[in-house]
Amino acid sequence: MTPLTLNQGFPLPAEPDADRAGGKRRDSRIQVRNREKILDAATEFFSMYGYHGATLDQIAGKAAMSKPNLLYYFSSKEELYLAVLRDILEIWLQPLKELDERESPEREIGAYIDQKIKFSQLYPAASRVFANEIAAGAPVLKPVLDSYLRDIVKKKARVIRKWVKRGELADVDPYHLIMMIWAVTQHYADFAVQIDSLLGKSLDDERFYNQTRKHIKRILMRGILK
Amino acid sequence: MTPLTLNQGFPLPAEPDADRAGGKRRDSRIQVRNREKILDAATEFFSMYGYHGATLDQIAGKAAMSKPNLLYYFSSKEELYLAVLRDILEIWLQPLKELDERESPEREIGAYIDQKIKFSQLYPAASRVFANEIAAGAPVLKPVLDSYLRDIVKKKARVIRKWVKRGELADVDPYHLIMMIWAVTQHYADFAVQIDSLLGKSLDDERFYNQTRKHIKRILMRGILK
DNA sequence: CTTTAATTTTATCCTTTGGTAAAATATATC
DNA sequence: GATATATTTTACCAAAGGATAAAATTAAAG
Repeated sequence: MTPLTLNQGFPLPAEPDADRAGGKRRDSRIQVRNREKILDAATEFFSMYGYHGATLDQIAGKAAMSKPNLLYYFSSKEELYLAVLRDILEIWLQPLKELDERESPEREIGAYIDQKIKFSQLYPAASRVFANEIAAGAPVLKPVLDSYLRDIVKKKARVIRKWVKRGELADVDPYHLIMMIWAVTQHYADFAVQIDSLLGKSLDDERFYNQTRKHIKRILMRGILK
Repeated sequence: MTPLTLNQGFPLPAEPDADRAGGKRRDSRIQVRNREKILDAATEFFSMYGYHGATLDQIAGKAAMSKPNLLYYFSSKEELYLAVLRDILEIWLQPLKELDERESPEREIGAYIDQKIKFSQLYPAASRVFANEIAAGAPVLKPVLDSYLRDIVKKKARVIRKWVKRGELADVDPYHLIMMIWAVTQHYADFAVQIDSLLGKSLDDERFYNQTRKHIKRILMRGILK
């Protein structure tokens, strides 16, 4: 069966360390380390082969353990996938939350672009997993997009509109602007292979990273500042 | 086994109706119609579930035939996937080829953006299959990116540079500019679900389509024109 | 009509893979 | 060091899914 079906109760944001109450102590040293190893390996393989293409054997192998051992930490493939997405979404959204209307749009949007492109540099695989999930129709993340993301973006759209009203920004649609920034910055992670084919460069190359960052900022800023 | 391995000899561009010479007549009416039905169905499922997630049963079902019957037209899943990608790449690249240095950058780049966003409107599923393939590391398309695409983009980068030298365009890096256009226009196809979550709109909505088109053009053009 | 070639179906195979059971080993606690 | 708990391994299962064989059907040609 192909479609994913779990996605009930995606307790975002970030499900704090809550549950510890239940009596059982999570997170022995080894617990934490193994979960992390698994999540890293999973991110890598999900990004390369997609949810269905990645196998638990691969992931377990990369995390240096057996498949049943992996299943001891995450009771199903879908749960693992969900955990990966949860992690990604958290860091993916963080920068947006920081847009502050009290500062200038130049500074704030500039910083936002910086953070997004940094994310593409630091977590390209995570970015691709996320992109994949969305492109696939967000079978798991849909509810989160419809609630959590929606609210945050709405809030930040208001900030941008305020800048426009204050005359500090050209008359741009806040939503399109945000999506443009997402599109451009993520592109460098999601389409890294294409870029490598064309330029032989990647964001790992610090020179290229900075050139890219500045270039994006220059064009976008010119496009939206008064 | 997860990795794709075919991709030997991807006879691009578009392998014309050549082979007919071999004596056997391809393309009885029914042949053509069925191949098309299969390709359409395949595009849909590959876009939703990725290469590994899509099943031949699903695709065959949607194309109203049995799996072995599908295999009669495309002798393996991988061959089918390749055929899908071949179709996509053709229409994906076409607009870029048309950039003409004898015209003004405003007109040409404007037209290019128009065509790309039109592609996102007309073939969102195809766009996602393509995005997926690239994000996955282009296991099949890599050789094409390294040759065919590379050459075309190089040629068009020269065109853009010419505009810059003529002073008709700000001093932008041609490659980054092209990628920015790709990123932004494709985003509306690849992340359609996200957009729908945020705005309740899609490019199918002609009003939204035009608003998007104009908005993208406005910001980008402002960003790059002198 | 026959005969030949193209198309479709039915039945089947075999590998992969997510998941389970239960035993074995390690770790912690008293 | 004995007991309980946590972790890991080995062996296994059942379902899914890509692919093939061969028979059955349909269409085309003469």
